[in-house]
Amino acid sequence: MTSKLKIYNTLTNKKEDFKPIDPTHITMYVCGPTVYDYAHIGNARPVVVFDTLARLLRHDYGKLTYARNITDIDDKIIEASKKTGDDISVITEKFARIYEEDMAALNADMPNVVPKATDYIAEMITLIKDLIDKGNAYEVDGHVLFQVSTMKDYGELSNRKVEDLLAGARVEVASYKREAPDFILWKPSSDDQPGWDSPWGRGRPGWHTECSAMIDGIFDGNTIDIHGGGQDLIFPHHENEIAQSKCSHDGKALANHWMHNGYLTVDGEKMSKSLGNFITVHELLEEFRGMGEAIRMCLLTAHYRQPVDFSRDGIIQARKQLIRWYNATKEVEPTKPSIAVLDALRNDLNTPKAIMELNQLAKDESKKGELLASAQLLGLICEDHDKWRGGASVVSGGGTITTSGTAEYTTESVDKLVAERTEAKKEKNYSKADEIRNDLASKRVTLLDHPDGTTTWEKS
RNA sequence: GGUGCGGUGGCGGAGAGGCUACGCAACGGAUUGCAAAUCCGUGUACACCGGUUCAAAUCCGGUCCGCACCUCCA
Repeated sequence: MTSKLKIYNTLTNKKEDFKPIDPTHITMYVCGPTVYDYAHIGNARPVVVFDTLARLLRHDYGKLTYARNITDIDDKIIEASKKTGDDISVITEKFARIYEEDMAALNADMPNVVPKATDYIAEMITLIKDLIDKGNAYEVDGHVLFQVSTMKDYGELSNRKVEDLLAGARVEVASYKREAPDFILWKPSSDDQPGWDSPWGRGRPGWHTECSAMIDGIFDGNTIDIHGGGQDLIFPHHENEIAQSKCSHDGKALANHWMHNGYLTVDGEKMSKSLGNFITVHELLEEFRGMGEAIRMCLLTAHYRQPVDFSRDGIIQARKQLIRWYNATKEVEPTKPSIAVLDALRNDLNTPKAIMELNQLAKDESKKGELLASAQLLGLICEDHDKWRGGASVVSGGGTITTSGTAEYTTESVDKLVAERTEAKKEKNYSKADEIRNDLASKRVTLLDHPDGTTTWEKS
């Protein structure tokens, strides 16, 4: 299948035609999580963005191998293990599982391959040996470092010059480094730290090593079409991956197209663990139960390279739009995605434009099938329509409804009031019916009357 | 200091020389016992100053402001 997909390439800072290496089989690798804690909503952005791209690539080209790694060996994990007393593997397995569940709730499909760093230690050791043999890396006291100045085109991704890096070191340079920008490929582990035997003693890999080794292993040493991740990975992570892979492969490119998503911000500032201004996907899914799709949509309302300022209002807005589309596509069978939506997505994944086109389709009674198929290409309108109809969705869980600053209502007491109101309506006692409606409205419970005389309700 | 991304109506957010998206909110109307949903209709915009052009939100120059990376971070 032909496509006129255009992608902004960080390597050239230009929007370019996407030229697949093999148009019958696209290859993509995206940096995944370090599993030591819950993922925050900012961490979910690349997942949703690249999941959407994966859907488009599968639609346009048929076959895609999409890999997303799990970093399950890292100093942060070691710290977490010290704190909780749990074994490393207990922590990594737990948070890897939660990550997958949370991302699934955002309608993000599992990638085809989900490699774990600890399954690729042997490959990493081979890579490091190779880099030492080729003169790009050196060993000092159990550490192995990549010597940046040995690579002439280092800095091509982030537009950095080695001279500047050599001169402008801001951080204190570790004593074992030959030069300031050198980065760790392998580091020694103490007895209480996890480690693997290597030619340089017992130790563990540096952060960047795994991606190069895994891409090598999964894609047989071939250049891949797309490598993606968040903007903060451009330097040093992706720059260093390029350095490792290119030097090991005699200058062959690691990936042709480098894509980086913008940040999710809070009050205009990047959401990050260190700033403490984060909210986890897990919490958000608790708060907006069953609304994973609205959270997904919220992340797609801005172009992937632009910042998205997180707000609960954004999720509520997205939810309203989704409800409209759900209502419009009841009993509708998906046909084919509309050309307008496809064109928007093929233009550097312009999801806001695509959403606009969905709204256009929603206005046309004859295009409901296209609307459904197009929305599903974006990973939206994928759920049971009944779940989204009316408002039944929000409260289906039951239990206590906490309303800010007012009395608490339970699903039972609301149901009882609704039944009372239904009686009142039958008796044409509308003043009483309205009283109940207003009372519940003040508790942010909205009643919905249906043509058949029944009433459902939702928490707003 | 270097590198990159921005500043669009009340809000979110596309567009990138002429046709001034779209959504949310607001307002008016139809409909509804009242609401909700739906339908019809209305308004307000391109940070600032110059320049190029018949025509600039869009191109060029400058100014101001914001964010990010340069250290672990999606």
